[in-house]
Amino acid sequence: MQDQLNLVFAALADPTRRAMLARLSEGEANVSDLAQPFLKTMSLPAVTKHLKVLENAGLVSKGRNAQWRPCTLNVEPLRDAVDWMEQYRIAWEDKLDRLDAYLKSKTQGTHHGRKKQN
Amino acid sequence: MQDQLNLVFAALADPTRRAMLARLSEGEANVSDLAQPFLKTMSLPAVTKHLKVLENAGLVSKGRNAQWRPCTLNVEPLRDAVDWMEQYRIAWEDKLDRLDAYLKSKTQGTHHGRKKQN
DNA sequence: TTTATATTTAACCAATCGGTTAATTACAGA
DNA sequence: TCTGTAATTAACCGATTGGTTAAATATAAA
Repeated sequence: MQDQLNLVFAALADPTRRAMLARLSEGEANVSDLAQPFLKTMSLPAVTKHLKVLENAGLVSKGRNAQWRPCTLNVEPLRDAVDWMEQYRIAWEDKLDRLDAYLKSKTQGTHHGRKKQN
Repeated sequence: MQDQLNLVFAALADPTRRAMLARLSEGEANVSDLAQPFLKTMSLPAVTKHLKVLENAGLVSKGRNAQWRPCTLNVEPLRDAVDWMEQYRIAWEDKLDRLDAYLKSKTQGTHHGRKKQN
């Protein structure tokens, strides 16, 4: 589904949502767990909405446990995003590698290592 | 810049813009070249706006040649997007690999090959 | 200087986004 | 059944998005 790809990229385009995914990559979390870091800057309903965006993109699944809603990371839709990038990887890889080589030559050992993908 | 990452993902969240990047991955193109596939469905100013989004994300550079504006793909900002994915790759990779194995077992030889990244 | 082509800008519009507050629903437990 | 906690829904709001048409700008060429 092409539409899914739109939703996934759009979901990733917000730092709050990326942070939520980062948190979920460390394991299951309830809505209030996910909300906690953001309650200084936004309300709980705002968090619920962000979560909804992630759910609609298929990136998060919500379970039920009493009054809690344990959320888990759902990795399949990222496949679409990865695939899209793969599709043009050959064309881009050369440029990226050249950039890498350039950066390495500039910063020498201080540049954090980046593996060649092949 | 975190903000750049927002712009890059947001830019990728639209199929018209992804198609433009795909076209540009094959080489330089003028605005009208880029617009051509879409003029059945939208106006030229709409294309100009999409191009602006790509420029603001740093993904496209526009040159000048007489009345033409030759556009080129600018790959560096994709680095941010790749980096973000890399950051959680370890946590996700296992799940992706397990999904891969599952899909392979389901579809056997018909599944298009997907290299293990390591 | 006029004309033709390439592209952008301005002004506008409806829909979506990211947030709010207030009210509501879902449960567990005393 | 009442209370407290977890989470969602509803109604609203201003800003942004993705499109439009009409006008303006940039440049080459007759």
